[in-house]
Amino acid sequence: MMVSILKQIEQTLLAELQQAVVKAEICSTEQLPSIHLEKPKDETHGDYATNVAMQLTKIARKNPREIAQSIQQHIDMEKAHIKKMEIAGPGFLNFYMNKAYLHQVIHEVVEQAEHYGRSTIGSGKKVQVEFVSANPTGSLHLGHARGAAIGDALCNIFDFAGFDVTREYYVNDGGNQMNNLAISLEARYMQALGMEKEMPEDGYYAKDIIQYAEALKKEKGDSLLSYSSEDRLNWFKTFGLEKQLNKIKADLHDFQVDFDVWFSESSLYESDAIDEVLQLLKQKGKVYEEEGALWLETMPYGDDKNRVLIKKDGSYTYLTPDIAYHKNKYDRGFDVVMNIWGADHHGYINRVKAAMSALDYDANKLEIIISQMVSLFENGEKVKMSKRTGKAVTMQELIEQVGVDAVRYFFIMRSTDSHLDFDLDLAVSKSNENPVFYVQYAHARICSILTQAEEQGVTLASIDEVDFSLLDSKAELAILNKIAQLQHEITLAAEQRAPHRIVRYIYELAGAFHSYYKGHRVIQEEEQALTQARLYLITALRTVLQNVLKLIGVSAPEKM
RNA sequence: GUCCCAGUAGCUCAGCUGGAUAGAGCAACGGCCUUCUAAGCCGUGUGUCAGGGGUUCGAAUCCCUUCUGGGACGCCA
Repeated sequence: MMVSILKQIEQTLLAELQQAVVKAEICSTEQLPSIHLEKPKDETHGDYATNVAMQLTKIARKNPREIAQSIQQHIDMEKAHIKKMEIAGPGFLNFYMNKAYLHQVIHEVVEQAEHYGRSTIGSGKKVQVEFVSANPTGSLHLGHARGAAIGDALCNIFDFAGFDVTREYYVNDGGNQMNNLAISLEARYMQALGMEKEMPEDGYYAKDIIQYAEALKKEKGDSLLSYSSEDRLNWFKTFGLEKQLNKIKADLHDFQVDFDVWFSESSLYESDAIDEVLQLLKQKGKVYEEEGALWLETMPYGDDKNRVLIKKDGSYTYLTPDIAYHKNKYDRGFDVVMNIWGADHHGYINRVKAAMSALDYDANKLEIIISQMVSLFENGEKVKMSKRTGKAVTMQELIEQVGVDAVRYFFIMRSTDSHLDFDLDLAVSKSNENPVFYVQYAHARICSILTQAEEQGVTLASIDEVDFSLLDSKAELAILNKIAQLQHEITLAAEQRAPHRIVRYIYELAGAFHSYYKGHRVIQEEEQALTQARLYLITALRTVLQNVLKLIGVSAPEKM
């Protein structure tokens, strides 16, 4: 993977700055602070700025503007592609770049096509992201949908940034919730047969359970009643798990989220992995017995209190198989073990990390991303939901109502640790208020221009024959600059685990195009050279839009 | 009571590993369709960055503290 043009330019500028500081005898090479180049928010402050003169005030014992001046005198402007430089404010050095290099980016995009923007920052490190992992006892709801959108986008970004990514779903098919599912199903089945049967207190009240029961009645009549109650419960357990898991898989697939690994909790029981991890903890002296239960000492590792592993009744807590599971993840050799959890699980973070520390694993490898709560708004009012009555908006319903594109875009648009207000009316509105359409529309418009060019018999010349220096308007340079930033944006999004950065990026890119579109005509009979340059520009832009939309899982329609 | 997240423009949010005059969308108001899609563009203004201390040449950003909203604090999963 080649280093992007922008990176080369920045590195050149940095190197030039470093040697200028030394040459100006402000400080020695050893004393040289790490020079930070920033992109000023205000474009009148140039393309790049550095605060190095301010950083050097203590070493040089001069005022920053003076330092900046002597640095400035030792910079080779031509070598560093600088058009103009200024000392500003308290001592910033502002650089106005000679933008000719930006035209090169079109070559890059055309050559690299769907790979344009990839980076190698991940250097093949193995990242495992476990997300969604909803219990197979019901439908996926809003919170899961957000986790799915974030997780999938993050995985795509990691992949694009050069990591080796594994998507994993942990199927909680081993705990007590499966008994509840079975009992709930049994109750609904009996009710369907007209029998008096109460739902369990902590049962699952969702509609789909009732539907399964109705279907069973049609298919099997009352034949299941002849089973022993134990056999019947086991039967319902197996049946329910299969139904629910398949439903979840299908729903996620519809949401265009597919996992590499479906890891079964019960497989940990079958492989004795849980016993093994318990033995290991015992050997390490990290467990003790108290009040008939077995406890793990998590407090030495930052937890508020120690945690029970084996209850008084002999069964495991939820934590126990989870420790075995996370040990298993570590043992698979991942460099980063990442979990995306809903906000209601944040209290669980310290526990699992502490358990990993107790096993002498590096707890820093385990990263937990908390996806905050989602509130649904319709007609300006918050939609009320209740688990108890099964009145919750499912992911499937949401997709049906607003479409995959809008759901994914909206869920990724905000930073993961912000509560999210999902405005249903906005998500379906076909107007400029709706950011999804704004971005997709930019793509559709470009496609439309390219189609028209084709219809008018304008064919793309060979790229070497095109004079890109004709792309010199402010709007054109702004687009090129934005395109050149892609690799950097991907890197930041990956490093900061912040998929929403990508959404902002593409929104701004779309905006740069819409603005350009208004003031510049691409196809012009009288200006063939310019037409060629602009056709290449929008072709490159289309590629970037497609690449980024793909990362967030939103389609790039050719017509709207 | 302890812990986590949030508090930035009328609304929804970005900016938070310290930098220059704190940004965007929406809403409001005013313009722009004989030319590649008006699902678009251009313009107008808005802030005690929740409050109070502190660190710093410099704080929305870091530290302490108070307040408000949400969540978590099980031998549930």
